[in-house]
Amino acid sequence: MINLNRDTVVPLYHQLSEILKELIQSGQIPAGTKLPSERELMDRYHLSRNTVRQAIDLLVHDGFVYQDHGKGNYSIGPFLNIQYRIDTFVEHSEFLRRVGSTPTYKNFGTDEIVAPEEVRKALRLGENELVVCFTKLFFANNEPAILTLDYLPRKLLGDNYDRTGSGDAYIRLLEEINGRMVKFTLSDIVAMNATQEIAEYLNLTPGSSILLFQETFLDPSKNVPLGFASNYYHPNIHFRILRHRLNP
Amino acid sequence: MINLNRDTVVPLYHQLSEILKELIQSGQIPAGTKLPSERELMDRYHLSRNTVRQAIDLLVHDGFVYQDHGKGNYSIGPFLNIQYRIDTFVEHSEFLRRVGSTPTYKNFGTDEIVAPEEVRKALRLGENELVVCFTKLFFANNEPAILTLDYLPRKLLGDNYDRTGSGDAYIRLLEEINGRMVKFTLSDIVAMNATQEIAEYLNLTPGSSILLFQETFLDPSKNVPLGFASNYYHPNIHFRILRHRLNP
DNA sequence: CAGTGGTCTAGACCACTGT
DNA sequence: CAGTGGTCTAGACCACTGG
Repeated sequence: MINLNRDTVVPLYHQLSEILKELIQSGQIPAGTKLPSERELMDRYHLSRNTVRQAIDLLVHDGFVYQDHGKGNYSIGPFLNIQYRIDTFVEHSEFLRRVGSTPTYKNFGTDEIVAPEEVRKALRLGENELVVCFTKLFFANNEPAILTLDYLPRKLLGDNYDRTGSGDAYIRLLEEINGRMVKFTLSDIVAMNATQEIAEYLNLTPGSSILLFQETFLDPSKNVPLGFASNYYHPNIHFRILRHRLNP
Repeated sequence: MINLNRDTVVPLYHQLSEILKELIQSGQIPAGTKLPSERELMDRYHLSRNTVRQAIDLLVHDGFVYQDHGKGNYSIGPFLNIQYRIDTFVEHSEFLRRVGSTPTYKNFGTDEIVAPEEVRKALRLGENELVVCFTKLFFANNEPAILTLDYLPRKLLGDNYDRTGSGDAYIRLLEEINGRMVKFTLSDIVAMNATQEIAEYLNLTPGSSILLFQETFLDPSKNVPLGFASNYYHPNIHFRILRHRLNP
């Protein structure tokens, strides 16, 4: 059994949830099986009840565990594919890390173009305004995972801007340029058939179905668009969301 | 200022989160404004820090508040009214009405089959358990819009169940059978190439890309799966979601 | 430096489930 | 009844932010 490391900055509840998640993902706690009780986990890992519950909360939130009052905490079972909750977002590299892979990325150049219509509308640009488009491909364990086209109005950039798009994190570039936090994206979710070009990037057959997120990055007030990106996801990345019912 | 009621079964953290949420929704804590600090809320409502944090956690999770380490908890502001928002759901007919069309629907029969794997896992059924599958097609202005396969465990239905799946609303059928409200769905979002059969239903070319929502219907505790459905959306139906950023 | 959120402990009592 | 998760308290120390 893996033990906790108390000499690291990683919180104990996070470590415990990773241990339990691994037991679920590896099939050692199959779907429908009861987890050790919270008091048992307290004793076994020398943690307080609250810390154990923080760990379980993470697993519940991520869909690995469900709780039954008076009975116990139960495994929902392993996720077969990469999954992620889409009501939140993080940087692409962090995203790939969170779904359990090692992220890398590669730049595929920088273009100055007239803003495509969806970009122009999202960023409230004028007709024929120029934008800079950074093309990057993110890999998970060296397999292509996400193709991103990040757009920025040309006028916001100086004459000798960083042609690499400031490394892997478009969000941080946005924050640097605009001087405000990026707290939200408004994302349109589209299913599309991979074009020849996209299929080559993602190592797919042209025509196969992929998810495209067209994301408008917003400041904390949700009123000011700061940036726009098109993200093309490899089909083995799955998305999940908890939806709540509106009253009729 | 509203106060807490300590003589009710409603948890204190839930009451506090409702109070704060109302202050945000009504504009009394506008977007970007700092909330009272956690210690201030402790004093004002005579609560422990953990209870205050439980309340804030709810607001963070629901997208009303973001947290900044060392600075404070900030209001994100009231929710905008965005059409097609996928973090909420309504019945299909109501959905089509809300996007501005006239909904109709047609039943395409009822099958008793062994539960497919995704259904079995979602509903926590045993191997080879039978489910009943209701196939329906929803039209928007007489154009095919959503193909739905609604599943129910065979054992929950009597011998002479309604072969029509109780009209257009699978949710209401679920509520009738289980005796509990359907408040949530956990939805997997998948891009897929339309099969020959699906293409015929939706009047598409086979192979064209469509969105599939695989939905597990949950009771209010989010712990009990009540039903499962696969919804295939015609490409002219678009989805949008507001995502908030997680702290790294 | 004081004030903030982030983490953690060691208790307590309750409501719910099964025997 | 004993065992479970659900809620709550009253502390503590840490890391981060800003003046």
